[in-house]
Parts: sequence; structure tokens; C-alpha cells
Amino acid sequence: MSTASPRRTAASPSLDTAAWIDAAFEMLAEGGIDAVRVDPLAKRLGVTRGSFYWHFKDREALHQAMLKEWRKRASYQIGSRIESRTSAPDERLKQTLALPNSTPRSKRAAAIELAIRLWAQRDANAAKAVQHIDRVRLKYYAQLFGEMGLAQPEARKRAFMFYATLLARAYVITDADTDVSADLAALLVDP
Amino acid sequence: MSTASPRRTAASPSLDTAAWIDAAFEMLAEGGIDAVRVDPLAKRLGVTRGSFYWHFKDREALHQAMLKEWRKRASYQIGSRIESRTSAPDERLKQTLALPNSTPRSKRAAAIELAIRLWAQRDANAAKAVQHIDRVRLKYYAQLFGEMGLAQPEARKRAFMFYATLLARAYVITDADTDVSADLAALLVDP
DNA sequence: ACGCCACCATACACAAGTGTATGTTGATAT
DNA sequence: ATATCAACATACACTTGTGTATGGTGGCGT
Repeated sequence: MSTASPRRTAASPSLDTAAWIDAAFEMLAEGGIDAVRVDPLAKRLGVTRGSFYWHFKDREALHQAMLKEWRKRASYQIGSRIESRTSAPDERLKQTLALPNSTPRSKRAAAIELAIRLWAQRDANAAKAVQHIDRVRLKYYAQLFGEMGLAQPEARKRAFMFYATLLARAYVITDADTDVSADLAALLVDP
Repeated sequence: MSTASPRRTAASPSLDTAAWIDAAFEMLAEGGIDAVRVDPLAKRLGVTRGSFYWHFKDREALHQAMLKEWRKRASYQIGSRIESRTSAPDERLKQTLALPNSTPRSKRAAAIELAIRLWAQRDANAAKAVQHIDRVRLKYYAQLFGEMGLAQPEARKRAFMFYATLLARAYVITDADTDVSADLAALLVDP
């Protein structure tokens, strides 16, 4: 039957560790950090706990690895946008607002971030990560508004509202009737 | 010593059920809905599980009771503001923005709501409750903006941004440097 | 004075999860 | 071909949590 399980397929430096983390993010999105448990994870991956404790010291190690991974992903997302200076700042802001927020992919990402923010209420490391990412994003948006001609304090305020709108679009449950997020670009970007 | 434990102090129609729910909200704020467990709750209240299963059928019953209670509280909060038509709409909006968001009390409330929003990702009842509260709040804010002279669609957008800013103020971790929420009133309410 | 009943404790069976120690396998290098 | 080691399985002891069944106790009405 096919190639069975690729236990040692030449090119696997530590690819399975990533698989654990990916599955862990799945559980995080569904039930919060407390739902990221070793046994259910192993069952989902079709292996036993024996595997887990080879890749990670304990459950806490996985949690910290997840935090590090989330930090990396969120940072990269902003970083790549800073790199690609293709369009004008207002266009880029509009593009950000136009990003899909109803796809399974984006909904999952929102749930993950929501879970991490809740986690940050008790875990200092999680709080640090969230604070860091918030700072990076706000700085990026403020810079774009600055490039549009706004002064520093004004750009900061506008960036905060912009960011707030993005988050609310993901966290607030609206029916199609109340969903006005599509029209917000004009109000925020074009004043 | 004093009155010991008020097991049957005349006026207690079901006051202990409320105590269970209050403690449950504490745990909800700290660890999400999965952390709302019977044993830890009983230990926190200084009783055994025997008490719990007298007040509630099972763990799920407590969760639903919490949802009902949160719905009631959040609805009442808005309802009482609608009642007290003391000041002008713009003043009331500014007052809402001026509400404290760094006190332990408000931080706890934010954590509770964050936990419920995460919970709403998998539980249909929680999703219904969140959707209901979001709708009530947005409607209230839109009405205020409407009273300020804005047309319906414009008032709706402004209400969404206003609500988004409120939420972000609670969920986004900012350092004092980036905290511009205090100056947002002018930008949102006074255009 | 006494029984009723709200309220809680105790005890039990069971399930699920954690961590550790150790066995097993299959690919790779030499 | 065989030793080696990454990657996983198995078995065990332990902890925590759930639900139930049943026993105890102190106010309260009559």
C-alpha cells in the first residue's frame, strides 16, 4: 500500500516536530491552550505518546515551541509585507482590509490568535509574545499612515483603529445585516 | 465563632448557586471554559463535589447557566444605559470610551468575554449568545450615532469601529508608549 | 421534641491524561 | 551484512477529574 508511513524518508531533519506543532495549533484553535494535550494529539496523529516524548521534553515544552512558532509566523507575515513595497500605502491598507475573513483558513488563524490572547492572561511568555506582535503590527500600520502624510500621533491613532477593526472583524460575530466591514476601507483609509 | 458557615441563614433562596457561578466565572477568566471544572471549583469554594451535584445536574449544566448569566449581565449593562437618558449621545459615547480598562475588575470582565468568544468557536449556544450581545451593543451604538445626526449606513459603520476600538482596548496588549486609546474619543465621536 | 429537608460530606467506580522506562523497527552508513 | 540510531510502541505508576449513591447535620415549622 503506497509508501506506508514515511518513518525515515531521507529528507526529514525534524519535519515531524513541525507536524506535532501543526496539530497542536489545531487543538489550540478548538479548545484553547488547555486542550493542547499529549494523548489526544497523539491519537489525532495516529501515533502514541512515545513519539511525543521523543520530540519534546514535556507538555510545557510543546507550548513554548508553539509560542515561538506563532511569533515567527506573525512576524514573518508583517515582514514580508514590508519587503514587498509594490503598491502605495493606502492601497496596501485597503488590501489588508480586503483580506478574506470567512474562509476556514482565516477563521482558524483568528481562533488561534484568540486562544493565545486568552492564554496571555495567565502566562507571562504568551503575554510577551502577544505584546511583541501587537507592537510590530501597530508600528507597521502607523508607518503606512505616516507615508500617507499623517503626523506621528495621528498616524498612531489611525493605526490603532485600523488594527482594532481588523481584530473585530475576526472576533465579533455579525450577521450579514450588520456586517459593514466591507465599507470600512473608505472611512479609515480615505478620510 | 461568629456565625460560622451560613448554611441555612433564613434568606437564601438559591444564593449558593450564584456563588458557584461566580467562582466559575473566575476560572473561566483564567483558563477558558475547559478550566471550569467541578473539583477545582469545589476546592476554591471550600466544599466538596457533593455540593455541586446538588445545585447542578452536571458540568454541562453549569456551563449553560454561565452562558445564561453572561447574557443577562451584558444585556442589563446595555439596557441600563438605554434607560438612563441623562446626557447627550456624544457625551455618552465619550463616557463609554472613558470607562476604565486597567482595573482588575475590567480586566477580568475582558478575560471572561475573551474566553466566551473562544468558546463560541465550537459551542453553538455560546456562539448564539455572543452574536446576540454583539448585535445588541452594535445596535445601541448605531442608535447613538444616529441621534448625533448620522444616516443609518454611516452610523452603522461608525458603531462598528467604535465597538472594535473598545474591544481592542481590552484585548490588545499595548505598552504605555503605544496606548493612544485615550485620544480616540475625538477621532471617533467628534469628526 | 421531632421529623423534614436543604445542603454538604464520604466513598466508590470509572475514564482520561501525564511522565518514565524500556522494548521494537526500519533506514542508513560503513 | 550488521551495528547504529532516529522514531515510535508498550507497559506501568500516578494524578486528576467525573458522576453516582448514600450517609450525615443543622435549621425550621408544627
